[in-house]
Amino acid sequence: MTRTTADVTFLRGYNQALVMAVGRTVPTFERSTVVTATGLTPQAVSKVIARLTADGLIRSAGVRRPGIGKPAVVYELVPDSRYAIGAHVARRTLRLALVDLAGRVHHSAVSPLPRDFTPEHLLHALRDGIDAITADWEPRGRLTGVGIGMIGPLDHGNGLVRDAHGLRHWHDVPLRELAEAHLGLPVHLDKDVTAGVTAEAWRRGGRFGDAVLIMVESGIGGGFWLGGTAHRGAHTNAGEFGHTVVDLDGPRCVCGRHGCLEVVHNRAAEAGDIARAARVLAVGVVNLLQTLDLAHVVLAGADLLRHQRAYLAAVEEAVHTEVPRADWLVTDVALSSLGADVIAAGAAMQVLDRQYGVPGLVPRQG
Amino acid sequence: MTRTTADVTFLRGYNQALVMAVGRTVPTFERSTVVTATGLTPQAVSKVIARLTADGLIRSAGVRRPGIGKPAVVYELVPDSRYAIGAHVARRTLRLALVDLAGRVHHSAVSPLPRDFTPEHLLHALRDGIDAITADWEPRGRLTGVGIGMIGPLDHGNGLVRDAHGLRHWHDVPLRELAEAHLGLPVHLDKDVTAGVTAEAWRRGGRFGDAVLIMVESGIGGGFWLGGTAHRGAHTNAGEFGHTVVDLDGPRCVCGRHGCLEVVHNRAAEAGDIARAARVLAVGVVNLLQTLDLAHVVLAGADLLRHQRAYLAAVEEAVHTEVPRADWLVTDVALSSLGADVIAAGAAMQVLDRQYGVPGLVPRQG
DNA sequence: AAAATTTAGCAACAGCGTTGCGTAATAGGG
DNA sequence: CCCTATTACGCAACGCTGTTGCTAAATTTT
Repeated sequence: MTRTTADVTFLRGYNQALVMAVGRTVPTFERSTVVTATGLTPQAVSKVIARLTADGLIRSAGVRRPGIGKPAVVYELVPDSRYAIGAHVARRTLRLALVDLAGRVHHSAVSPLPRDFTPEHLLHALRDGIDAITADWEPRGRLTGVGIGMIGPLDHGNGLVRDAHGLRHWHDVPLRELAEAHLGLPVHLDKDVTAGVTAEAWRRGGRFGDAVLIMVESGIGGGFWLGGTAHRGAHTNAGEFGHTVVDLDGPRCVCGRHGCLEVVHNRAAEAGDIARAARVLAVGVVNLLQTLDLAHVVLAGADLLRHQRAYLAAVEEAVHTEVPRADWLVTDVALSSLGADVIAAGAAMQVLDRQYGVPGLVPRQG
Repeated sequence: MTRTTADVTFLRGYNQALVMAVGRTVPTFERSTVVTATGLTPQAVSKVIARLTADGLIRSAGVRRPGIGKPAVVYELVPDSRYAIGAHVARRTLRLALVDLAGRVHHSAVSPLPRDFTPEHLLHALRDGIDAITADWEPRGRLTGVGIGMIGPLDHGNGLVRDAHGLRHWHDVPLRELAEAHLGLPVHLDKDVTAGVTAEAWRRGGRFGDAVLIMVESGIGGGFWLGGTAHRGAHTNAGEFGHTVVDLDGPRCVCGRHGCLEVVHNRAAEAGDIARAARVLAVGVVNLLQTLDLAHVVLAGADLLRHQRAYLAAVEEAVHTEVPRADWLVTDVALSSLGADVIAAGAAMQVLDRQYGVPGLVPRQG
C-alpha cells in the first residue's frame, strides 16, 4: 500500500517488511542475520520478530550453536500462513495460480474463455476457478486477495480496463470494483507483464535490482522493475516494447508506424526463421539495456518458451557482445523461473506485496 | 540522502521535505494549502512549519483575510537561505551555476578546459570558478555543496569516474573524494543527463511525473526521472539512448552496432538535413514513450538548441500522431526551461535535493 | 569452578504524528 | 454594542516507534 505521508505506522510496516523480505529469500535466519541484512538495531529486530511471531508469519525453528556463547534462535517464514490467488487473463484463456507467502505456486489451472468474452464471462470464470481451488483447500482467512494480470491499456490506480487490445466489450470496465463485489475479496488489477516481473522480484527479495521481463505471446511486451518497485509509467501504459521502431524502413505495423520490433520479429517467426526472430528480439533487449541499464533480463511468454533455447542463446549472445564490454557492466539473462505460470503467479504476488512487501511512499500528486 | 531503515528521524525529514516541496513550487502558501497538498494533519503541519521557520528555511509573509474568521498566516520559502553550486563538465568547457533553494540560477559562467584535461586541471578550474563566484557574494555557511554533472561511464554511488568517453586521464578517478578534499565542501557526482532531468523535476516539485530529458550535444543521451527519483540503472549507466538501434541495416556506429539512433541522426545533421535529423530523434523519443509511458519530454543540449524550433516541432508532431491516440494518454513536450545551464543547474539541485528534497528509502542490497 | 563470549530482552527514554480541546481573531446580525 | 458563527492555530496528553543502557541467560574455554 502506498501512502503520501509518513507516520509511525509506516515505520512499523516498513521495518517489518524488511524482515519479511529476508525471511522470504533465505530458508532460515536468525536475529543477527537480520541485523546485518537490514541495518536495524538488534533491539528493533527483537521487537519486530516478536510481532511477526505473534501474527503467525514467522516461527522459530530450533537453535544454532555458535562456537561459543549462548545459542542463537533460528527463525523461518511460515509459508502457508498467507495465500493469494492470481489470474492471468489472456485472449482465449484464464489461468489461475494459488501462491503462498514464500512465492511458491501450490496449484495452477487453465480454463478456456469464450471468444470475445464479456466482463460477466470473466467474473463467472474467476468465481468458478476460485471455488475449484478452495474446494479441496480451506483458506480459513489466510486468503489475502486476488490479483488480475491482463493486457492493456488499463488504469492500475483506478482498477479500470480502458480498452483491452483485441477484445470488444472491454471499454472502461471498472473491473477491480466488479471483481471485489463478485468475489468478496480485495482485488489488484495490473498489466500482465508488470505482474510477471513482480513475480521474479518477489521471489528474489531485496537482492533483485532493476529488471525487465520480456514476454512474447501474441505480441511483445516488457514489464519493468525499477528502483525496487514496478514501473508502470504515467498512465499505466509502460511496456509497449513491441512497438518500438528498430527498422526505420521496415514493414508497416498495426500501430501505424514502420519497422516496429513486433512486426519485424513476427515476420521472421512466421517464416519459420526463429533464429532471426530471436536476434531481432535481442536487438530490442540491448536497446533496453543501453537506455535503462538493467541488472536482470527475464524471458517469458508462450511463443518464446516454445523455442526457449534459441531465444535464450540469442539474447545472451547479444547482451554479452553488443553492450560495450566492461567488467563492472554485468546483466544476467534467464528464462522465467515460473514458466507459463509467471503472470498468474505474479498477479498473486502483487497482492501479497501490497500487504507484506516493502511499502513505498508516493507523495500526493498536485 | 537515502537510508535503509526507517526511524523517527526519517519521519521528520520526510514530512518536512513534503512541506518544502510545496514551498518551492508556489509563490506563497498557508497552513491549509499544505494540509490539502500533503495529506498531513493540521497539527503536524504546524509543528513542521515551526521547525522550518526556526531553521530559516521559510518565513511568514503577512496574512490572508478569508471572508470570515481569523486571518491565516501566509508563508513563503526563503530562497536565499541555502545555495548550491553546480558544475557541468563537458569535453572542452566547464560551466558553473549558482542556484538557490527555489531552483533559481543566480549566476552562471563558462570557462574553457584544456584539450585532454586531467583531474588536476579540473580541480583547479573548479576551485577558480567557485572562488570567482564567492568573490562578490558571501556564502556565510549557506553553501550546501557542489554538484558535478559529467559524461560517463561513472559510478554515482562511489563517486568514481570510470572511463569518461573520449578523455584520456580519466580511468577510475575517485572524483568525489578528490573534489571534497580540494574544495572543502560536500560533492555529488552524477551523469550530465541525470543532473539535467533533476533540474526540471526540482523546479516543478511534486507535480512532476515520469520524464526524460533528451540531450543532443556531441552525442545523444537521455536522463530519466521515474517514480519521483532519478533513474540511474544498475551501474549508473542508464541513458545511453543514442546507442539504441533504430535501423537494423543502418551504418555502423562507433559502439560497434549498426543503425544506432546517434549515427543515423548525426549523418542527417552533418548533411545539413536538420528536419530529417529531428524526425529520427523523434522516432527514438516515441520509442521511449512506448516503453516507459512518460508524462514529460524535455529537450536540451547545444546541438539541439541551435535548431530548437525544428526539433521541438518534429518531436511534438511525432508524440501527437505516432503514439496511439487516446484522450487519457497525454505527454507534454518542451524545451528545457534553463537552456544551456540545465546540466550545471541540475547538478546544483541534486545537492539541494539530497539535503532538502523528499528522501527515498532504499533497502540495503544483499 | 571461574572467566569469557554471545544472545536476547526488560526498562527508561526521546521524538514522531494524532487527538481533544481551548483560545485568538475576525465578520455579520441583532 | 454585544453576541454568535466561523476560521485559524497551538497546548497538552497520548500511543507508538526505534534507541540506549543495562541485566540475565546459556554456552565454551581456561
